[in-house]
Parts: sequence; structure tokens; C-alpha cells
Amino acid sequence: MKANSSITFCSNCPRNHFGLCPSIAKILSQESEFHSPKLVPLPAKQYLYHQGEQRHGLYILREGWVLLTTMTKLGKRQIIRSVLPGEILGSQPDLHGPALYSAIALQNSIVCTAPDLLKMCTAHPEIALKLVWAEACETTLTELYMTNIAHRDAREKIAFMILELYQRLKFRGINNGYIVPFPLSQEDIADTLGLTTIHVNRTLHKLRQENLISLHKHELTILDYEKLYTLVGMELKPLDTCDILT
Amino acid sequence: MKANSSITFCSNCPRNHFGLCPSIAKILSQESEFHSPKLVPLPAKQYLYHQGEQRHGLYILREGWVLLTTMTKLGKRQIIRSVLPGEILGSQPDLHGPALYSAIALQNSIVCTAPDLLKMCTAHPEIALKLVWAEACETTLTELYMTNIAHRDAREKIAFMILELYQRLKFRGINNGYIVPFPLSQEDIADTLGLTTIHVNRTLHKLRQENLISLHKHELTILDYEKLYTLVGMELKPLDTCDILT
DNA sequence: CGTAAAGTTGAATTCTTTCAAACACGGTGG
DNA sequence: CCACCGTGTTTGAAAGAATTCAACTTTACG
Repeated sequence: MKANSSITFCSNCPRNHFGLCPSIAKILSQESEFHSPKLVPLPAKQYLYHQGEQRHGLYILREGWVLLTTMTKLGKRQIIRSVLPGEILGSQPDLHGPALYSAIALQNSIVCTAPDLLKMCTAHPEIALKLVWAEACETTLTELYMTNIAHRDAREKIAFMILELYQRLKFRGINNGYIVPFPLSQEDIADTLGLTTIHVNRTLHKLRQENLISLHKHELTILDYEKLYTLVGMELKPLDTCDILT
Repeated sequence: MKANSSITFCSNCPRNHFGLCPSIAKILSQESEFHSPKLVPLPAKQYLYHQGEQRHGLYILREGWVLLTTMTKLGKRQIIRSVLPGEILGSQPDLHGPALYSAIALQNSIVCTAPDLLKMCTAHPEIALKLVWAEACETTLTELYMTNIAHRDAREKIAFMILELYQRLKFRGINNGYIVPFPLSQEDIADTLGLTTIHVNRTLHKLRQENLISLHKHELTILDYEKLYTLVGMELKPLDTCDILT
């Protein structure tokens, strides 16, 4: 019964080919020990949880776009990461401690409450390994952003961010050729890269003038992938590696 | 036999109270299935492995100081992280693929070849959970650095880095009061934070003039912890959380 | 339609880099 | 023992990048 509903649940999910989901789905279809995941709708601009709040397990983003944010002591907002459909939400060293970051939806989104993954680990080592792998991917992605924030000028930073998001979306099939949804505001870009809104604006203007990208109404088009890729350099490689492993 | 040698091995290790080591030691003392770890000396300025090389499992740093580095397309070196004694070395999404970064010793160091942790995971879920936790700590630390590189000026960046390293060393008992070893050159600091050597020099000069720190001959002294902490802000909290969990 | 939020532009200031040149120190070989 | 060399550190001056402040335009949305 439970098992059957689980089958139905995951087999209808558009994300059931990525990351942790296939492994979870397989286990849920075979065992009734674990609760079936639950869907939680998360309207745009609404927080899933706030920094400092007690945490309750992990989520997987099913639809939409979620930002992890934190405030620096100077009152500036740092966006830690954009969480895209299929990715884990809420992982941190102390899983049951206060949330390190806030999680806010940019679009109307749907999150999926993952089963108790840590419990699942004891019976199913493959889940543990997948979790280790997923964490390692998060680390690598953050290291990429750190590198690109550290040693580059504004133009390269923004080009990198756009290309990275494009690749991650495309990998998940959330693209229409070179067109991808792009719900981030210029302020969101600024808070991700550590720039000012004004400087982001000027730099985007240049990128548009150079016919590298087009961006309005939250729709991004990569007009010249080759030039953009050259501008950004080879730094995207590790991501390919991540993705191939999925 | 093997089991006994393992007991001797880990029980003599100065790092056997931190991170993964206690769990590994316990398992090695009970089972002869896994090989005892091996010590590999790593002289100063020598690479443990180079970016792009094929990887062979994980290491744990036993003594010394190792840097993970990568080169950007502009020929600039980015230091991803300082690896301190007790920490894992070589973790990445594709464990058997080419190394994402180079690992180089700053001092004469000793690394410890970990047993096949992934294999261990299947029989011992607690290792898997520890691995997930260790990965999450790495992610959090990287996110901290990213945040501090993004939204701060040079003075704050350097103050943050110094305080972060001090805390991490102190947690491992590698300190003498407010004095810690500090084998990083000014160029290393620059390559960690994305600044120029020259600007690091000027900024360090100011921090010394303000009597916040003292730094010569690779020995760092925190002269005014309170002021430094105030300057850096509350951003260090997550690290405490990491450490408490160990 | 009106208001709030997001985007755009200009000019002045601040921070960081770049270029150029010394200086200090440790180690090496004569 | 000292001269020499290389690495790492220090300092100055000019150029470049990003921020700040201020004002204005456009877009989104009830």
C-alpha cells in the first residue's frame, strides 16, 4: 500500500532521473518501512525556513527556484547558492541544529520532503554513498564560485555565473535551446557575486551590447556560447564531471 | 595480527580524537578485513598529487600543512583551502577521476592513507554518516570563505582568514595560547583571498600597526582577539558548530 | 491608475591593481 | 668567512576598477 503509493509518487516525478532520486525511488518501491515523500508547495517570495530556525530533515526541490541566503554583519545579503530542481535543500553539518542559511523561493516552487535519509543510510549504503557524492558536488560548486569571485573582474564574474546556471539548467532539461528561465534580479546577481546592483547593471549592459546574451522578463538567452565560454575559460569543467556522475 | 597493528597504529596518533579518525580506529581495532593505514612522509614544497592526475583514494593529514591549489585560465593561482592536521585530503565528486586540485605541502608533513572508506561504508553506516558530515563541514567552510571574499574589503578579508585559521588550529590543539604556526607566505594569503601580494603586504602592515596581530618568521600571534573578532563579525559561528559535532 | 520595486545613468570618491624599484633574509659556493 | 643569488617582503606613484550618492526611468502588480 505504502509501497504502491510510493511507486506512483516518484514515478510521476519529472526529477526522478537525477541525483538522489533514482536511488530513493528504488528503495521506496521495494520497502514499506519508509514514508512516502510529501509535496510542499512554496509560493514565490516565501521562505521555506529562516537562518537560525531549528531544522527538520532534508528536502529535494521538485519545481521552481530557491535561493540560500545569509546576512553579513554589515547588513549585506550574501546568496550562497541557487538551488535548482532535483537538488538537495537543507544539508548542513548539524542537520538538527539551527539553519545556517535562509531558503527563499524565487518562483512558485514545490519541495519534496525526503524520507529520513540518515536512517536510510544504515540499511542502504548506496544512499550513503550518493549523499557523500551529493555533498562533494556542493563543495565543488562552491569552490568554483569562490574561485570565480576571488580572481576575476565583474564582467567575467557575471559571465561565469550566467554560464554556470545555464549549464546546470540545461543538464536538467530546463531549457529551450539557448533560452533558459532566469528569475534572478540584478540585485540577486549582485548579492551572489559580491558586487553592487549598479555595477551589475552596467556590466550586463556591456554583455548585451557585445551580443553575448539577451536578458529580459526573466528570460535569458545565450547569444554567443563560444565567446562566453572563452571569456569564462575552462573553469567550468568540474561541473561537467559532477553531472556525468549523476 | 593486522588488527593488533592497527590498534597500535591509530592509538599512537596525535589526531585520533578528531573527525573521522575515532570511528576508523574503532573499526580497525575490531576487524582484520581492512588494511591498516600507511604513513606517507611529504617534504615541504612537494606535491602529494597534481591537478589532473588520476586519484587513488583519500588521505588524512597527520602532521604539517597542505594547500589545495588550482590555476585559473589567466595563470593566476587560487588556493582552495588550507588542509590542517586531522582533516581529509582528496575528497571530490569523482573519487577515481582526475584530481580537481593540486595538493602541496607547505611544511614537512605526514599524510595517512585512509583505508578504503567507501568500502567501509557498506559494512559500517556510521562511517558513511561521518563522511557525509565531513563533506558538509567542507562545504560550510568553503561557503564561509566565499562569503568573506565576496562582500568585504582587504582588511576584513585578511582578518577573517587569520581568525579562521587560528580557530581551526586551536581546536586541534596546534597553538600555544594566542601563538600559532603560520607557514603561509604573503603570496599564499593573496592567492587564497584573490588579492595582490602588494596589497596584502600593505594591509598586514596596517593590522600590525593597529596592534591586532604580530607575524614574523611564520609565527602568528593574535594580539587583540576581541578587536579582531569584532572586525570580522559573527561570520565564524558556523565553524564552532562544525567543531562541536566532531 | 497609482504605487512600489526594479532597472538605468552620471559624476565623484574610494579601493585595489599595476609597474618599478629597493630591501632583507637564508642558503650556496668560492 | 664573505660575496652572491633567489625568494619573499616593503615602499612609492599612477592607472584602473568598483563603489557611493543622487536622480531619473521603466516595469510589475494590486
